[in-house]
Amino acid sequence: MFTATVTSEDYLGAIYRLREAPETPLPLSHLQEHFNFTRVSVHEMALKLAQRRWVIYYPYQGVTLTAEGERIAAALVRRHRLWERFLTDMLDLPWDEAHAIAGQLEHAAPEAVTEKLARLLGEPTSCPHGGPIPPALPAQPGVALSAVEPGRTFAIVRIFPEVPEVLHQLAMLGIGLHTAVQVRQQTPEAIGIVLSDGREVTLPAAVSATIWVTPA
Amino acid sequence: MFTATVTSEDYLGAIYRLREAPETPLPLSHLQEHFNFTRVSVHEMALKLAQRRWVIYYPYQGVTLTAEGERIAAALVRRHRLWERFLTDMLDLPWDEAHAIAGQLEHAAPEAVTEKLARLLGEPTSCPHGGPIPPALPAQPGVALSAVEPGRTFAIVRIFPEVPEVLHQLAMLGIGLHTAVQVRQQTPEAIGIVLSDGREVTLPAAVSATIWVTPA
DNA sequence: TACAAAGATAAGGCATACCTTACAATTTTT
DNA sequence: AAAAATTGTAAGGTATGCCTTATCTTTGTA
Ligand SMILES: [Mn+2]
Ligand SMILES: [Mn+2]
Ligand SMILES: [Mn+2]
Ligand SMILES: [Mn+2]
Repeated sequence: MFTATVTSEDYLGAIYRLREAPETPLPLSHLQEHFNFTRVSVHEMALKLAQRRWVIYYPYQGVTLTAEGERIAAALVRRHRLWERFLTDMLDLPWDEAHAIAGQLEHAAPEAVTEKLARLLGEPTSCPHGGPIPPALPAQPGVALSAVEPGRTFAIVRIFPEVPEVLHQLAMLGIGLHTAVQVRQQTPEAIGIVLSDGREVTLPAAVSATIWVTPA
Repeated sequence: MFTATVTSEDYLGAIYRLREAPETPLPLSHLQEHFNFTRVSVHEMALKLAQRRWVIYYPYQGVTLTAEGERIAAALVRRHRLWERFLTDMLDLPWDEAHAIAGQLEHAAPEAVTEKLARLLGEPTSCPHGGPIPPALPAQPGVALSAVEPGRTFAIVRIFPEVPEVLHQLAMLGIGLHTAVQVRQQTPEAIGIVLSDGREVTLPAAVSATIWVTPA
């Protein structure tokens, strides 16, 4: 898996806030306008985010967040709005300044700090500007197999969503919960894995994206 | 003048903490060890910091902070240690985590926020690890003429330190407090300025570094 | 259907900040 | 003084994330 940079976090956060609905692709032109970057730069970044499996890019339509992108974005927005509350409620900063500074602080605190901050603030549910604060997400049951780096071994902890064809295919391959998989190759289209009995299997990304794993 | 990046702030902060005394040059090898970067990388950065007038680089000896470098570093360390206090005192974080997270937060809050934070914390004077918290600096009476960018016009607001020869030289040139100077050229060795009567004057960096100005 | 607007893409550039490899200069130690 | 260790410097590379210019493709509208 990859670690989001400050910049890609900001992109994911912007997609999260600017989109009309989770399934409605956000046109790149909206991101361009939001960040005041050029069309070319936004397009470049859209390709990178898609490569990292944080968004799906529909040319001429826009981008939607993947499950992982959604997770990163919601966590960012949660941190942003909690810091805003801290800045206005505890430091008495005007709300415009609070927004700008939260835009920096949002990148600087891990999960544990965020939750302690939330408790200190009394678990607020909205920011000083009325924006909802996304709830703390339940601990992820792992990461998508489609998003891990090659070389290491993982254990399958969940299949989600439960696509019938995928479940059937996995059953045929003898792949189920707790199965150990060693990752050989990872491309945008497919993943190459080795099972514990030595069999080498190639799965399309559409499948590996529904297989959730933890480091074995 | 330049704006310090996260990286250069970290360098200045490290110099501030690792040096033995303000005038004693800190060997680059100490920075190398501290950051775990290569000799070449640290050397590159030392040259850049010197170019931006934040340090003076004495080859084979090390670097010392200029007045401006000192200001940036002290402010950074102040922010670092105040955030540490916040994290341990208000969020109940263990002090090792607090140190690491403060290393991020220290770059994310402007002066105004820092002082509000200090007040909230009760104006502490030391960090959870016993390090002294540098006092808030009195508002700078301007920036060194040696550190401004060419093209703009400035007003002299202070001469510091008051080197007799420099004071004499300036007196001869008819340069004093409130004199307006337009900056033509700025090199590491000297500055070229134009006075309000049209005279063009070149001052060595050693002189321009003692002339403090504000945008006119 | 033709045309204009919007979007995608190719190619080359810039700044920051890190790296390796190789060699030169200086300082310190023997 | 010579050898060893430290420090400096040259040259070329990588990754990120922004830019301009120019061309091509798709979409939507007249
Ligand atoms: Mn941000
Ligand atoms: Mn808000
Ligand atoms: Mn830092
Ligand atoms: Mn400390």
